[in-house]
Amino acid sequence: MALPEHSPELKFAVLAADVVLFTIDEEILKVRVIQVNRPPYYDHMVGLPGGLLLPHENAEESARRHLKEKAGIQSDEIYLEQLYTFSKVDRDKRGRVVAVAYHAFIPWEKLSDAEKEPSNSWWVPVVALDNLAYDHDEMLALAVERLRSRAHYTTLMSKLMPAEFTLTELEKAYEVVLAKDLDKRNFRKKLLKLNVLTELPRKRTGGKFRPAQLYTFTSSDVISIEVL
Amino acid sequence: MALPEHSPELKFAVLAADVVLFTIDEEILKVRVIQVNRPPYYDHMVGLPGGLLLPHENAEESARRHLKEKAGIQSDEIYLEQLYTFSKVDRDKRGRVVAVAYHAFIPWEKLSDAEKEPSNSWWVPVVALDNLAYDHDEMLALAVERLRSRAHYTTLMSKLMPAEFTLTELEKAYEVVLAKDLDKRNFRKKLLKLNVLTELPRKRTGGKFRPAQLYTFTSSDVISIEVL
DNA sequence: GCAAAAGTGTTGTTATTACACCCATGG
DNA sequence: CCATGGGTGTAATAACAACACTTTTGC
Repeated sequence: MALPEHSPELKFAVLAADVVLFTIDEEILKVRVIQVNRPPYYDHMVGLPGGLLLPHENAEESARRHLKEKAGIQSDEIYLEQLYTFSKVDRDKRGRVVAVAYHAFIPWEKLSDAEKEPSNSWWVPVVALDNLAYDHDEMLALAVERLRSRAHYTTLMSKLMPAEFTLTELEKAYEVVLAKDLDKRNFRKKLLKLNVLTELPRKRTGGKFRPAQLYTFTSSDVISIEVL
Repeated sequence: MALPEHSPELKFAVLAADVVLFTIDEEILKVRVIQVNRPPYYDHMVGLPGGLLLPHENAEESARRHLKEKAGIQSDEIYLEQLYTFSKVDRDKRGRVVAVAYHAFIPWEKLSDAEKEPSNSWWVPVVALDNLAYDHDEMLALAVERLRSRAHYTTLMSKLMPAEFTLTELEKAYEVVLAKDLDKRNFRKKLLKLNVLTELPRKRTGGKFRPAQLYTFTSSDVISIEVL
């Protein structure tokens, strides 16, 4: 593969990294979007954060940098998974751009105040998004689909949860992502049997009602749940 | 995302498409490999088929072209799925190459005689492969893992089967891919209940023994099997 | 003592596993 | 008639779905 020397005419494309960054706030699945003020989208166009790779960067590093520079997300604790590479010839009207798309996850509780407040970039409920710039509608749809699918058979949800949470909070997060109600008793039985949660020696107090047992994910890795 | 004008210095990388093409022959999972005679691998190095994108191609088109040109696989019936994009800065010693990897599938029966016989390119059992050029060991490992995983919850195996097959043949194919024995009765019960197979009005005769019922996959699409 | 969320078990149904024998055919 | 692969059923176990009441707390 690849020619011995890369003749300039083979460097016809630029590489970009785009990110679909998810969080859950107020029991709503939200995505970070930015203003796109570039040809052919002058103003009032909304898109996903992303941008070109620099020569010393790999795609994931570039995705992280653009999250910081364009989406104002300074946290280094963003969890990223590669989603898909979009290489259609005319996906960007301005020239050939091949985009490596990532989906990314951050618990709302880990965001700074500045990262929660809107500025050049802001959080929007997934259901409220369409008519994004470029092919970002397609990216978003793929990201949501992949998130749902991976929520079923991995512990990816751990990347949307704070360090400590109650089972009810975890259930609500699953319900938000899967967009359907779950049965409280069956949910608890199943999650506890999976052996991925550790019971903490404390409860969430200060609420008006009965204190709830706190849990944490035992491993910080996203692991596959054995289905077969 | 992306600058209004793509300055030449941002076109620092070339794009490649690499393919892990699988087939099953003699109850062995095999992959198509080629000779790599490029710096720094002069001769005797084996790698996966692939190569650079041309300006008018998207990544999948390029993958198909390189399969034809370098791997001698003329068939247009190759089924391709995007696997992963490798963008590490130094993955190719000769310069910056970002590779979009695909895994691909073709039933042995659909190959022409020329495509079965070795020439510049040939079929090798997966288990016999290591020390491939570039980062192709990693690509292959990822492709095998993805194939196994998708064999569990999709009908991807249909892309490794001929148009008509017996249940024993299908079971053997699963056993080869999953690298474990399956129970004949349970396998049949499960697959028939999934409702993805159509019983054909004929049997495989000409064998020495009792003729076996022939089936086909009802849909040519690879569909997800409902697990949850 | 009441409002609200936390927590807990049982039952019916469905899927999964393990396992062994008869059938149809060609030679 | 025999060798070989084709084809089938049952019972025990495990997973899943549906469903309602008691407990603990703050006020």
